[in-house]
This record gives sequence, structure tokens and C-alpha cells, in this order.
Amino acid sequence: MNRTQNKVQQIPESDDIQKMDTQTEAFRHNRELRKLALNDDYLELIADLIAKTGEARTVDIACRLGVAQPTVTKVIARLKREGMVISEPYRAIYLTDAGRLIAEKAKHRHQIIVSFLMAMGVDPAIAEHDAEGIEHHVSTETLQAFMAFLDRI
Amino acid sequence: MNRTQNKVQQIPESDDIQKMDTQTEAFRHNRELRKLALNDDYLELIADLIAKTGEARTVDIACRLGVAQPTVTKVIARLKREGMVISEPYRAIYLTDAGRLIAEKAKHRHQIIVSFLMAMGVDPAIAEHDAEGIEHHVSTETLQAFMAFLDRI
DNA sequence: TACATATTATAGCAAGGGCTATATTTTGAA
DNA sequence: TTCAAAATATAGCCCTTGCTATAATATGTA
Repeated sequence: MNRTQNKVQQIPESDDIQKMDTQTEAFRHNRELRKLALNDDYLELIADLIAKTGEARTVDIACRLGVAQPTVTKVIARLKREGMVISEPYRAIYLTDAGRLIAEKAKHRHQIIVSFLMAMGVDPAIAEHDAEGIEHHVSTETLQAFMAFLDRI
Repeated sequence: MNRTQNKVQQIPESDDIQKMDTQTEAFRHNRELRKLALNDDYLELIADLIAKTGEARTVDIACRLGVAQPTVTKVIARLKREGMVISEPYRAIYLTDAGRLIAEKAKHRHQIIVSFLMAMGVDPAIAEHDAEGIEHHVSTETLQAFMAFLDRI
């Protein structure tokens, strides 16, 4: 808990202290978001597979994400521990309410960002690609600014 | 290398195949970007510290990133292996040309995104925060679209 | 110079995502 | 119904980012 390296060596301007702390918080928060990004990817994809085929199978998730099947099994086990997902051995995977909520929010953000990037003149394929990465790092405020822009045009 | 799970189970429409492959590529690429994001953070911060104080010390990096000092030491060791950074035991850290290039590109992207988000009406502090996450996931094309927008207004 | 303090390095742990190889179970077709 | 093929689970590995505790080195000041 104690962080000895928090001692300030060369005394910075008070503005710099403020900036440092917010930047540190941003780093912390973004490290957290990078973890959650993987959850979003899985849950969004599971929701998509269920919508299209009625269920989400390990093999299909692995294929779509471009990872090996045991990797999926392991991540799903974690998502299960975290209450995002339901699954019985050798059976398909389904979402809990919590998981579905996250998936829906992620899809919503995704769609807005794709639309926004396209409105900015970005090629649809690239917009789709970039949105996949950006969607996990956009705050509610920024998302609203994007939506407001889409409304204005 | 072989990926047995690539066999397609239910034959999809040809459009869906195309979409699946691009989406899979996007996932792969974005997983890669998530790794590189940490490099960007370190290199950008090291460049900043060098610019301000003439050197980048482990303790300062740890403080700014909000992680423990041994974590920094370990990541720096990797960046050194990868030719991004130079350092002697118990001495400060400096950038190689390769590292400096990445830092400069990252800073450039960062600044454009902050300006862009602010132009979209996002609060400066939030813009700064979001840019920290978004900057690692924006393609050249999207960045150019942002710059074009900034020129237009 | 000597020594306390600050800084860096190292050891060792946990957790997570990635992989291959292989065992187990389901499933579908003969 | 039986049995091969497909799908899932498991074991076991690597690498990375985190952490704490502690050892080793640098640094500045008395």
C-alpha cells in the first residue's frame, strides 16, 4: 500500500503536481480499461453469436477472435468466476444479466464510434477496425460529444 | 501454427466470411496494439522526463505511472532487450533512436487527439484522459481525418 | 571521509493470456 | 446402435505485468 517512490524529488510547480496526479490516475485507469477490453470483446462476441445461432460455442469464439481453443476455455472460466457468463461442461456458453448488460453497452459504444468515424470521412472498413480498439477507451462524456456531433450533421 | 478451429462449422454467407476474417484480423491487431500501448506509455514518459530534467529515473517513472519500482525495472529491461532504451546499472534511462521515434509519434498522436476531442466540446481534463487510451488505437487514416477536421474549423 | 538516505537491483510470488499436446465427451452419420 | 469426427477439457509450458521484501549501490551532507 505505501508507495515510497511517491516522494517528490525535485519540487514541481503546483500545476505540475495536479497534472502529474491526474496523469497518474489516467495511467492507472487505462491499465484497468485494457484488462476490461478483453471482457468486452468476449461478451460482445458471445452476444453476437447467440443472436445469430442461438448459442456461443468455444470453437466459434476461438475462430472469430483468432486464438486457440484452450485460451477461450480459460478466459471463459474467468468470466464465469466473475459472474458474466454461464456454462456447463461440454456445453455452449450463455450470458448472465450482468454479462449481457456489458455486451449491450459495448455494442452501443461500438456502433456510435463507427458511425462517428464514418461521419468524419474514415473508410468504413477502417472505421470498423479502429472502433474495435477505441471503444474500450471512450468515456461517457466523449461518447456524448460524438453523439451530439452526429445529431448536428 | 496450424489452427484446427479455423474449420467453418455452419457455412456463412460470403459477405459474412469476409466480415469474419476482417473482424478476426482486427481482434488480432488490437491485441497487439494493447501490448504496444504499454511501450508507448513508457517511451513517451521517458522522453518527457528527459526533456524536463535531462534524464529519466526509475523512481520518477514509477511515480508517474503509478506502479511499483521493480515493475518499472522489469519493463525497462524488456525495452532494453528490444532496443528501445539504453541504461547502465544504477543509472538513469535514455532512449535509442528507435525509442525516441516511437515516443515522438505517440506524442504527436496524443496531441492531435486531445485537440480533436476538445474541438468536439469535450472537457480538457477528460480529453486528456481519454486521449491517453485512444491514442494507441487510432490508425493513420483516422488520425488524418481528425487533422482534416481540425483544419476545417 | 563516513554514514544515513535515496535509489536501483534482485528474488520470489500471483494472476493472466497465449500456446501445443492430449484426454474426454458429444454428435452425427453409416 | 456404433463409431469416427468434432468439440471441449485438461495439463503443462512460456512470457508478461503486477506486487512485497530485501539486498546492493549511489549520493549528499555532516
